[in-house]
Amino acid sequence: MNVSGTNRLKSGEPRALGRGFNLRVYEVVRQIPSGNVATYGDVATMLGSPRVARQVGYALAALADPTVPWHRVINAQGRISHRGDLIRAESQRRRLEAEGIVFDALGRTELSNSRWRPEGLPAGDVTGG
DNA sequence: GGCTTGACTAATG
DNA sequence: TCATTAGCCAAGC
Repeated sequence: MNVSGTNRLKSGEPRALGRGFNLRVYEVVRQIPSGNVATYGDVATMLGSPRVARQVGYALAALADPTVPWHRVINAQGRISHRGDLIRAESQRRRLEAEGIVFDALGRTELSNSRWRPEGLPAGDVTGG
């Protein structure tokens, strides 16, 4: 059937926070400077495990802190993930555009131009610069 | 302790 | 470019 559940969270509200991992995610995301974006994998890597990219997105989904620039986190395809909530994607895109991020007609952005590359990440492409 | 869910990623057709 | 498949990990009940 469909692995992408549609009405799994019957509660309607995000799962409670207060866990270590989630807090770690927020700390990393808050380090993303304005005008830059990072992928879930990047944030996960900062946490020490690039495998937890899912948890990164999941943590942001349950985010309840306006001080966290969750909108600066997008997927590796340079696209915004909304998982059904267009409102969320719209708001995210608006915020990014306000910071200088440019989106393509397909709703994608050039990570190579605005991707956040902290000293922690093993940056590989620095051609052009 | 085990099962289910999930804002992901990479590879393939 | 989109859809499908497989993998990894954490949170919640």
